[in-house]
Amino acid sequence: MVEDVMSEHVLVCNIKDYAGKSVLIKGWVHNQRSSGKISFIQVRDGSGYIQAVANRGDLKEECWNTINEITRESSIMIEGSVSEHPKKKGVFELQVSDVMIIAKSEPFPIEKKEHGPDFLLQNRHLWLRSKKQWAIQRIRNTIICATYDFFMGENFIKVDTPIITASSCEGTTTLFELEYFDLGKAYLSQSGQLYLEALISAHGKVFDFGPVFRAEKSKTRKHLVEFWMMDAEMAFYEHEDNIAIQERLVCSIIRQVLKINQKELEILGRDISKLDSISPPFERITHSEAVKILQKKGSGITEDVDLGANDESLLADVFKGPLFIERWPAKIKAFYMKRCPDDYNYVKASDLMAPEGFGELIGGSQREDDYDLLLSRMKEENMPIDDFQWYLDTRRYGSVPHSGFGYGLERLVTWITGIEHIRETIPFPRMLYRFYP
RNA sequence: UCCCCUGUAGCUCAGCUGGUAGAGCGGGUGGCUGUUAACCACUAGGUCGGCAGUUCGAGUCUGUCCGGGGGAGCCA
Repeated sequence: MVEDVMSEHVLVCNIKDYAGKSVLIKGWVHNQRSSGKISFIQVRDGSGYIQAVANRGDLKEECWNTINEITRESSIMIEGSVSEHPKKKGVFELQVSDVMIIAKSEPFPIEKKEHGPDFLLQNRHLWLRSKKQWAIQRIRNTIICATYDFFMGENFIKVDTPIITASSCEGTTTLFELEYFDLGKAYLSQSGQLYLEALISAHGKVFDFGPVFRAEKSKTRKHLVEFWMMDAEMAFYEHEDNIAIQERLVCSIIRQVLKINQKELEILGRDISKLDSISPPFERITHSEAVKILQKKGSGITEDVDLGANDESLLADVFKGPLFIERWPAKIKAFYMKRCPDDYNYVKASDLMAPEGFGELIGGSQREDDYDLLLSRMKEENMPIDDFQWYLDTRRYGSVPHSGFGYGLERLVTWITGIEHIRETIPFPRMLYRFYP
């Protein structure tokens, strides 16, 4: 039996190093095809997929009988020698010498064909095992690691901001509310940005990466109720520095994914040329230029109005690569953004629009570093000043010019993987009408 | 919150102008030596989302409730 054999347990991703040798694979049965005398078992071990080939003539009868008991998604151990696929160069498979079923699977709900979204989401915990979902999570992981690597290389430190907060940092969006002992209402964070602004005075350049929550009743392919956001904040960075570092980060992430996840991108059928062609500098237009372009294209957008979903796709027709939209009307942007010195009606903010009409990827701005201007903006917005004394302190004790930006991880994953809906980018999506499983 | 679509076997769906249900996949059984959602044969499996109404008769028409999807707005 398999457990008596001394073959080394190896991961499928390393299989090519074992050509000609006998190895042990532990994993799950992805699919099986068999005839009377030969059986092909596709096995998944988490690190990759491999096909095991069992010839009846080469095996003990007991082992052949075991193979015929296998069901999809059963957990198994297979011992066999690694050989190249007779028809596919560079693809390795396993010539089975022994098989042991660890646990036989009941008929697996997710079948080898298309399913509807309701069924798949209801079975999300099982759906995650499928090839496409596997590829998406691998790419998500690369994006996370690439982000950490990038910031470490730029002398940032990673800090953690609170998830439970006393009040909103942007006020405009709806927050999840909870009772906080005897202190009254608390809220789930929708961004760690304000806390990062306090931390730059200790560390210069910082970023956070954590879950944020929006209690908006959004019901689109671009929204989740719970998602992972990266915020970066940099002391002594002005608007232009802010733009430049965003370009470097995006390109660095893309390069890593292209390097590490070729197999995954292929599984997803992603057009790699669309990613490969991305390089700095990105194109840049002001909000009012965008408005003019959009009006010519038939959009009903006007000055001092944010872009609608249709506007985003119209712009993607004109600009093929990532696009920065700068110099936003102050009245439609957050209170903490720094005014343009030549016209106080505009702020030094930028939104980075993803190519292919996917929409906003990154939002960033230079921050207002003047105490009085910041305070007056907060009063205009009717913010509870007492709750934000700590934030105002950042401008009282050695304020510096600074900038920051943030991306929504799942949006980045959606764009890079080229998938249709954001819900597939997070293992267990929380949506308006669904939080199971 | 608003607009549109949808709910039939475990899953994906078909079911024309109303006459008490079908296919493919999956399951089971048998066959097949290189398969790629393998294939072939046989087989089991359904209070047609709930309730009410029209009708001799409703999966099919009407109302209502519930579930789901897509989009808008809001935003990342």
